Parts: sequence; C-alpha cells; structure tokens
Amino acid sequence: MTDSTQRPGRRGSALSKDRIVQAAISILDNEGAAGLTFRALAGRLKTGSGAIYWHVADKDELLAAATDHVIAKFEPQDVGRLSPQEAIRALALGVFDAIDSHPWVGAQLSGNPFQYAVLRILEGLGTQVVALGIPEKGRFNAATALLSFMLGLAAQYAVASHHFRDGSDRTTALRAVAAKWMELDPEQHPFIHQVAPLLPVHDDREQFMAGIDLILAGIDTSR
Amino acid sequence: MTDSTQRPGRRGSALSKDRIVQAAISILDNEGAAGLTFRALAGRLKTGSGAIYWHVADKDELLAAATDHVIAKFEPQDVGRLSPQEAIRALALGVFDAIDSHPWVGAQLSGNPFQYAVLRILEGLGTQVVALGIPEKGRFNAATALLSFMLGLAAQYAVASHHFRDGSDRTTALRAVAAKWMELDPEQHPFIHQVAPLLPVHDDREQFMAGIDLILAGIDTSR
DNA sequence: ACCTGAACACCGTTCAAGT
DNA sequence: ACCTGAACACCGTTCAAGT
Repeated sequence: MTDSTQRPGRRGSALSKDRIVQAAISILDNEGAAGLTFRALAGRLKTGSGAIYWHVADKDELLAAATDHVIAKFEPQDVGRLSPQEAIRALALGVFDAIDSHPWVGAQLSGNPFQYAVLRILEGLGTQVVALGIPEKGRFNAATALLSFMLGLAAQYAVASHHFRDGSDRTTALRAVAAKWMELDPEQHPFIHQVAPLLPVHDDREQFMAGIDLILAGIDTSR
Repeated sequence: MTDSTQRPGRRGSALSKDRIVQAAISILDNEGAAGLTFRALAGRLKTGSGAIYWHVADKDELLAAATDHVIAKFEPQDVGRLSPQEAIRALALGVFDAIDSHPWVGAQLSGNPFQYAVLRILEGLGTQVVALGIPEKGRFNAATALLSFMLGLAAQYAVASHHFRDGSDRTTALRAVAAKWMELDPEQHPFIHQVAPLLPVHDDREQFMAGIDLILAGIDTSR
C-alpha cells in the first residue's frame, strides 16, 4: 500500500517476468531454441538460475509467454475495416511474419497448441468466420481448419529454418533436401520426384497464402 | 559370404534395428514419449545403452523409424479403386487412426516434418491430387495444404492426449480446458466463449474429416 | 519478498574395453 | 562385428540459506 517495497529498485535491473521474457526472446532469436537454458538465461540476467523460478513457473510457461509476446506484436490492427476474407488473410500474414522473423515461434506454436498465443489466433479467425456468415455448426470446423493448417505449416518452417542454421542459406539447404528426395526410388515416389525441383525455388509466403485461399474457397462453398 | 557369422544367434534375442524399433514403440505406447529413454530401452532389451547406437544413429532416427512403422501400417491398401477424393479421405483416415491409437505419433509427425513418414503421406496425397486433374502449378500447393492441415491437427491431438494421461478420461479433460477458456475475458474472447461448450462434446474424427472436406472443396473450385 | 547457487535426479551420447 | 557400462557434458528444477 505504501511505496518503496512495491517498486524494488530504481534501476531497471530488478528481475521481473517481463525482463525475463525479453531476455528469453533475445536468446531464442540469436541461439535458437536449444540455446535457451535457465543457466544461459540467468547468466544474461546476472542472477542465479533459481531466481527465475520466482517469476515464472517453469520453462513451458516461459516459452508460452515469449511466444505470445511475439504473436501479439504481429497481430494486425483494426481488421474491422477489411472484408472477412481479407481480415483472415491479414491474420494469417501476421502469423507468417511472426514465424518468419522468429523461427522458434513455429515450433512452439505447433508443439503446444493449447497455449494462449494459439487461442489468440483462434479468436481472431473465429470472429471473421462468424462475420463470413457461416452457420453456427460449421464455425468450429472452419476456424480450426484454418488454425490447423497454420500450425502445420508453422511446424514445417520451424524445422526448415532449423536445418538452415548450419551456415548454408535457405536455397542451398532446400536444394540438399530436394537432392535427398531425388535419391528415393522413383517408382515408389513419382510425386515426390515431380515436386522436388520446386522445393528450392518455391516461395514460403506464397505457399502459405495459397493454402489459406484454398480453405477460404472451401468455406465459401459450404455457405 | 559363409553363414554363421552373418546370423548372430539362433534365438530372437540378437539385437537388430527392427527389435529396437519394436521395443521403442511398445515403450512409447505404454509410457508416452517421455518414457522412451535409451536407458529404459536398454533395460527392456537387456543390453547396455551403448549397444543401441550400433544399430541406430541417434534418438531422432529411432523416433523416425518408429513413426514410419506405424504410419506404414495404417496406410490404406489398393486406393486405386477409389475416386481421388475418396482416396484422399482414406489416406487421411489412416493417418488419423495411426495417431489415435499411438498418440506420440502426432507429436513426432508435426515435430519433424521432413522425416520419411511425412514424405510417405505427401506421396500418397500428391498422387491423388494429380489424379484430380490439378494443373502442374497448383499440385504442390494443394498437396502440401492437405499435408499441413493434417500435421496441424496431429499436433493438437498429441498435446490433447498428453493432457489426458493424468487419470482423467478425454471428456472430463476437455471439460477442464473448456472451463479455463470460459475464464477468459468474454469481451475480448467472444468466439472462444461461443465455442468452448462444443469442446467436450465434439468428435475429433469428424472435425478432422470436415477439415479435409473443406480443403477438397477448395481444391475443386481451383480446377 | 526476493535472490543465491549448490545439489538432485535425470538426460543423450561417447568410448575404452571386452568377446 | 557387436556389445558392455562407466563416464562426460549437459539439462530442468528444488531448496536451504541468505538479504
């Protein structure tokens, strides 16, 4: 109720969940998911590793908080001006950009689909599905279909960018994957062989939006 | 070139990748993903933990082999008799049943989208997309949209069934999740509030197939 | 109330040594 | 060629002890 005991220090150096999450994001961005350990985090924050547990329940909560911070930042503003379809596209692009600039977010979203960041996305999608005029029974399926697709591609990008960490850039890495695909028995894998050459040249963002548009078209026929 | 040195023992007790994978699947089914450790595996196989590394490169390869074994088992036979749409539905149901009976497969598929089991699924989907008459440019997007949706829902089921491990059955667990959703601010989460009551009563399989049908309908309009 | 940092109970993986 | 199992280099998490 008074004052000084509430605000622990004048410098910004006092520990808080917010500072911990910021430091975690910075480590995740620079070192990847494997680099985030409580020891590394404590080192960067110049505390003991146990101190973090005063502000955060465990590593899951820390990752969920970091993920939600990023997803919230990329959430498009005043979507109300757009048509429902355009709003859904804008929401999807926000998620794509979040993953594109913070690759660990992809793995975290798909690896923990009940965290708040996912609910935040579902809420945005659901609101637009309602605006689309989908009857009540179909709303759940339509919104979760969009969500599942996004989580699935999130998982793919996450692993893809993980593979790229070894020095090589995106295109050469995908070329290596395509080369491995071509080594498979062509009799048993005709489609993989047909599609492998597209892998190094395809545009992730375009693929992502093409999937969204496919589902939107499907939703449209169900009205 | 001769004989006895090739086949190491008359009993089935000699270590082999196949026996290791079988034991791993059994542990994964009974104890979940967290239960699969090289120590537990070695204990069940009555060897040293290092022996496993003679037959398997690392834990990733082991999990990929176990996953592919399960996915292959649930792959529908002679899909050629079916229409492309029905074939895709059959493929999707196979993946659903695989995950439904081995929940760890869901996390493994979505967590490692470049493993062979995923390629196997993509090959099946792609073949049917070609049969559907999709022009070459759209095939990649159509097949990967189906795949991504499946991986996304796979991730959700994996976590869901992970939550159910604590004694409670599926419905009561989902009721708990729905109750947590209802605690969120209803002003900011109208859709979540609207949809939460459906969570404990909805049918996973039906939701899965509804998503597939939505994407199939979308693909149909793009022809 | 908040922080310290050693200690605990694990991991995956390696490797000298055996057969 | 294949197996043993101790050892290594880590983890997340806990907790008595400090301030």
